[in-house]
Amino acid sequence: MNAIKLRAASRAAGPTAAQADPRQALDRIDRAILRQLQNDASISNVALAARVKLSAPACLRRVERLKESGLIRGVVALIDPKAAGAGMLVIIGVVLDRSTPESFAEFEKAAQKVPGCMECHVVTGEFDYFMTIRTRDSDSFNRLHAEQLLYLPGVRQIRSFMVLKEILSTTKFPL
Amino acid sequence: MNAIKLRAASRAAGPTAAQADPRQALDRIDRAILRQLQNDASISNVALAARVKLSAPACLRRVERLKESGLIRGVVALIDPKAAGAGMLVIIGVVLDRSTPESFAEFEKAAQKVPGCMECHVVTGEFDYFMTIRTRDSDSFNRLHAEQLLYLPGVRQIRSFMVLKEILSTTKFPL
DNA sequence: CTTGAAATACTACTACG
DNA sequence: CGTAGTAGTATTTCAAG
Repeated sequence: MNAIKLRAASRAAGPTAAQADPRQALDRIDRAILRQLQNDASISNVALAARVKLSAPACLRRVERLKESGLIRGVVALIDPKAAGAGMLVIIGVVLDRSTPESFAEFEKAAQKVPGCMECHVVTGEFDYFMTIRTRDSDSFNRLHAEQLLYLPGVRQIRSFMVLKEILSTTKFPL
Repeated sequence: MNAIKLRAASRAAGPTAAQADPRQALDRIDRAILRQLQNDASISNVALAARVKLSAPACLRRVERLKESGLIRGVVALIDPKAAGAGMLVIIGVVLDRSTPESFAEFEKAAQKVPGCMECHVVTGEFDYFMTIRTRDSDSFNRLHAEQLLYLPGVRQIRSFMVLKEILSTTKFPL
């Protein structure tokens, strides 16, 4: 009951001069494999092969190719945040003082080091950045807010949206 | 085939006065396992056991227990959005018409069905909900916006923040 | 209650057709 | 892509701290 393994083989140039397209021609079976692995990657390769109606070696070859190509970025365990003591989620909108490349670069470098920071994105609109941060409770968030967020470089304003209820949080999207 | 047996977690009074904390007494080895599996869950159990300095069966039992307890919610493959044709990310703030339980429930039910919706959360502040949506490009987002988002039940206002650059996006947090 | 060692069953993996 | 064979692993059983 273990995840599918990858023997990092070196088969750079494909058999038939693969396309320059980053996503290389996903057929129906590849998509079925990806859908399954997005839901549960802990199934054995033989079970996966049966599900997509393929022989085990052929299935394994496809999975390896999908990992090699970078389409599968990795296989990871998802931890329940609450059970792990990070049950609070906060979404933060950030406005910087100045809109210079240096200012952005400096902020981004520091933002990634904020403990519990799950996401950080440059956005259009009234904010420069949106960040999502996981922390234990409101006390620990207040501490984080006072000791770290307010001292992020070049920050003019921080607006916090505390998450009251997580309706949906998924890592998989339609293929 | 691999029927995992559950030893009903009746180990309240652990070895050294465990915390009453809902996260049940993760010792150093459990945390090491979780840290590893958050980074890469595709390694074999023997490799994991060696890394945490445990025998293979003992390690496997711990992993099973962590899955049973729900602390490991699942093991999944992470797909590269861009390579899979969902390279655009949009964060959406939603304000509802009325703040009634029915209104919230109806919206939540519909929001989860929006294709590409990755996250949806109730938040404090000037919005009722934040959603993040993955889609192919601005065209497909405009279509989604015009055909689905504007018709979500009970919506008064939708404000879209398009993500220009993804600085950080992770599924793992410190333990 | 947990660990570790040995034995079995299954799987990944590597040929080759 | 599929079949067959080998090597390695997961998984159970059992004994012991």
